[in-house]
Amino acid sequence: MLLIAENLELELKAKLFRGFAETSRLSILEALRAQPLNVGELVQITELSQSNISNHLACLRDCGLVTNEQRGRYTYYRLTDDRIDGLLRMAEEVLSDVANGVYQCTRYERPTES
Amino acid sequence: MLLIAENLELELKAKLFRGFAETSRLSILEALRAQPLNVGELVQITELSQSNISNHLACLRDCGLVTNEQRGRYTYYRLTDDRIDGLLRMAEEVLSDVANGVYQCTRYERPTES
DNA sequence: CAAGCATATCATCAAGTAGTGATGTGATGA
DNA sequence: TCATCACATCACTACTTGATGATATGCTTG
Repeated sequence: MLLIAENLELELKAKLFRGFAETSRLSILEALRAQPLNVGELVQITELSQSNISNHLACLRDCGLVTNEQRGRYTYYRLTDDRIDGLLRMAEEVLSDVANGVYQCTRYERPTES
Repeated sequence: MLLIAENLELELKAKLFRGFAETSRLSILEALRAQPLNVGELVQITELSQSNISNHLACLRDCGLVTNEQRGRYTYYRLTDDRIDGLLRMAEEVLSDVANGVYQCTRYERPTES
């Protein structure tokens, strides 16, 4: 049985996508597409709190989507791989076709709207 | 200000990725990569409950990742776009490089392990 | 039209997780 | 070495959401 290996691969893939699947993390990744940035710069650009960013960065770092490099007191982050940019780009392509459908997906969006 | 439009785009993209970001939905999508399937077949393949699958399919359908077609009493589902397969394929590529990092990301995985 | 099958919907519960504020840590420079 | 800056970590809260079981809907065949 390959079930264990298959489940592992499935979980890895889901985990990879989970890195992109939330607006805060996604805005961090989008900011890093252009250039490496330190945490303070990310705070400015994304307008998220420092601890919030730091928490997300820890996850993204652990998941291998970003890597960090110390420069003095600053920690610079960048995307680990060009293909991460490629995934974002391809998502945009799909969105340009499917946007209407995604836009109308309110299932997990406005649960208590009357 | 383009903030509203940017936020909308960001949310759309996050929502798109959210479709892939969970093992149950991902296993549904993986099953559909090969061929269109009805719900019963998906239940057999994924070993998830019928209502669980149906809930996820509703989300995937609303989000435009899958489309459905009635054939008699059966409802067949398929991926809406070849690029969805492309996204999955590219994710596999990234994983082949980043797998170690993703594998070690235990942040949201085993919170109460001693 | 009645019975049965395939699927959808809904309420509910439990687990996961994003955000916050407080605090810890390590580097820098006066 | 002490104050400060940049960032990380942690505990906690509130909200989100995946899974389940029960029920509803809709098609098909006898």
